[in-house]
Amino acid sequence: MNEQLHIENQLCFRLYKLNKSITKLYAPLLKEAGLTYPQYLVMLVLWQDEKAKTIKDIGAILELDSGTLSPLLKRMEKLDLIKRTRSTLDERSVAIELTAHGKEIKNKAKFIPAKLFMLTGLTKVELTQLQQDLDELLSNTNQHLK
Amino acid sequence: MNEQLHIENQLCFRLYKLNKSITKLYAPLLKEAGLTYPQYLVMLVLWQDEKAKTIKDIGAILELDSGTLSPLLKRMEKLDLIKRTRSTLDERSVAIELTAHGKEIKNKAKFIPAKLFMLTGLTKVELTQLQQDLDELLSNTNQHLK
DNA sequence: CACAATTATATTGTGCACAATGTAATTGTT
DNA sequence: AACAATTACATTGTGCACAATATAATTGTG
Repeated sequence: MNEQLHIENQLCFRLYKLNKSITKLYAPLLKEAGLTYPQYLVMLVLWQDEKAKTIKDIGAILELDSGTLSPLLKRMEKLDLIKRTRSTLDERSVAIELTAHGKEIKNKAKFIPAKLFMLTGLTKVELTQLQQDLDELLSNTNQHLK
Repeated sequence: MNEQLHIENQLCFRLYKLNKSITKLYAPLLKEAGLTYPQYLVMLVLWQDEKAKTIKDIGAILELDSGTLSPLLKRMEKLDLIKRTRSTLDERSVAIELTAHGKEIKNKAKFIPAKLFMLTGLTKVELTQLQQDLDELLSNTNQHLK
């Protein structure tokens, strides 16, 4: 049989499973903070510097379009995590900022990265190396998109 | 600011983006074969040895439960890729086998892995090493799940 | 200035992914 | 053999992710 088509030889399949596996590791930790994983990513962006960002800004960082972000941010507004405001300067754009509650959650979330690092079982050196490898690969693959 | 909470320092975020990026690389290739990415994974399992497999078998390999597989396989049956048959030996289980059309598609698909390998820009040695690194990490993370 | 092109976001529709729950068949236990 | 437990799968409901399309605001161009 064609060894190249063997599922266990596919890089994509490892990434697919690993992505799911790690998301499941986050789930119980995020649940305490009342967040889903994509919501956590948005919060990370907003916690960065606690200044309002447009949907476009967030989309550029997370590589998500309005088809994903628009309903996601609406749900987050309902959860009192963020506030959405039409910009007065440019009526097309929507500014996203943290609510008081959204800012508070950061205190619960700040221990998550260390907890997750432990669960990976990697050393700091291994983690850094892997991050570099993945960055390089991501740079290659993104080069062929759009 | 807490550097640990910086989004660009998260391993999960790289995996998240990489997974999406690679899936998008597959999209145009799979479209020619009339498959989505998860459908391609199922086909890889069935192409392996062209014998019928239960939904449970497929789920064990892909790490997916019936909530995902049940509707996915129904769609695949509608597309004439597979046939679903209640087992006579054990009426609980459903046997999945390839249709003639499902077998044919393998000829279109067999060039996909090589095409994708090119798009990654990795050398064979780098790919092998990365696969090993990801396997190790997957083994660690899965250890903490269920 | 008129208006074509672009931009920022929203909406619709489809397909996963998964938690929770339901159901019928099978197996284990007494 | 009776029946409790388990197993295999299906269903329901929620939340992404994305392609395609729509809409209104802004910008660019003659």
